[in-house]
Amino acid sequence: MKNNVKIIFHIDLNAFFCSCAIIKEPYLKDKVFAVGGSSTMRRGVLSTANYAARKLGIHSAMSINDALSIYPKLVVVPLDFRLYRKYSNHFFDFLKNYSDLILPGSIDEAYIDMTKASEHKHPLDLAKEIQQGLYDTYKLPCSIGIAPTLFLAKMASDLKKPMGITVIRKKDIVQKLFPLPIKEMFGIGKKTYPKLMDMGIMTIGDFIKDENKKKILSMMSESSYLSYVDHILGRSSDDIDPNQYALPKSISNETTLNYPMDQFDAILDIIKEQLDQSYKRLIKEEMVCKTVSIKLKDTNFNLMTRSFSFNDYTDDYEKINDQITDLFEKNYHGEPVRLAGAGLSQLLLKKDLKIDINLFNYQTFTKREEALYKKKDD
DNA sequence: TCTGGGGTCCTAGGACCC
DNA sequence: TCTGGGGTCCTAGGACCC
Repeated sequence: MKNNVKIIFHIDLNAFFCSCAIIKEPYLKDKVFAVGGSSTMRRGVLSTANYAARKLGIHSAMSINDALSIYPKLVVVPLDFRLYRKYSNHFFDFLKNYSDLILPGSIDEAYIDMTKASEHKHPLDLAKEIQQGLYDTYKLPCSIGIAPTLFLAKMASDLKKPMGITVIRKKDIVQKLFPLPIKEMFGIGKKTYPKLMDMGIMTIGDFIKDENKKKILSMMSESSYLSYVDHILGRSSDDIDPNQYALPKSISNETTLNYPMDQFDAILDIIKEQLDQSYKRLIKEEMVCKTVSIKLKDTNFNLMTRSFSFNDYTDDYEKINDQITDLFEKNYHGEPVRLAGAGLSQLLLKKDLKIDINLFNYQTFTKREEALYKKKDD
């Protein structure tokens, strides 16, 4: 039997925003602290908490007020995305010393295909070297998962934090994965996990038991179910495409208002501020868009999105702005709003627009149109 | 204790075309 | 006149992740 098992690392920077905060302000090292909140007041939620705070039950997505009621002396550090971007870039540049096949999972995590590098060095030694290197060079602690697929590597890096290294080979799946609570499974979130628990599916091992298949299929599509099963059994993707997230697929901005607002003009102004930020990014990325959308949340937290697609891709500000206005005018009926946003999607690099001088200007064909024209030529 | 902001991917119905 | 199946795109909403 030929051995074509890949060696995938998942590297997760532990409490990344906290690590960055300490780099900037070393006195935080010995504090119980968290990062988050938004611009004004004590409104908002935590993005992350350091391990001392986590021990007290303080965690990300928790409101600042809640956290302070648990521990009044908690230090809350404001977000600093430029700082995170800077150290995230250091992180990815560092990984490039080991492989070209790197897939960002987010600002603070990466999948990296270490198959080639492992021909010369044991994967465990490589992991230790990367972990120590990131800490010594940038004071960034990380956990590393080593496995034959992306999913298993991701699950593995979660098992030992901070500064852990965990291997999950195929033969380890039953022992290391099956006993885990179902909510630990990547992809199972706060909606699905209680439903599974109600069905008596407590662990990942329960999830793939044949006798539970029918029950699970009553609450999720067969394709979702089958893809989870493949993930668990180590049959999912081991392919790292470094370009997968090289370009954004959508650009959006939104903001939560300081108080609910019901004045048409004031809300529209805010939507346009959000649009302007998204538009700036569109231009910076040298892209064009086909779909524009607005987003409103009412005081009961009900979300509404409305979108419109142009026939052609565009980066014409007036056109985009007019459609955003139109969407708002058609869909706003005077109810108080607590969040407003705008976004652009169906993006394409401007240089990839196909220009057909015979028929249209700046027209990119849909696949169907393309097929049609091909037929005519034949 | 009232709950951020930026994304990705999936689903499902309807329009439309062949 | 009535019937079909396949495919793509649009739109809205939802789950999930960090």
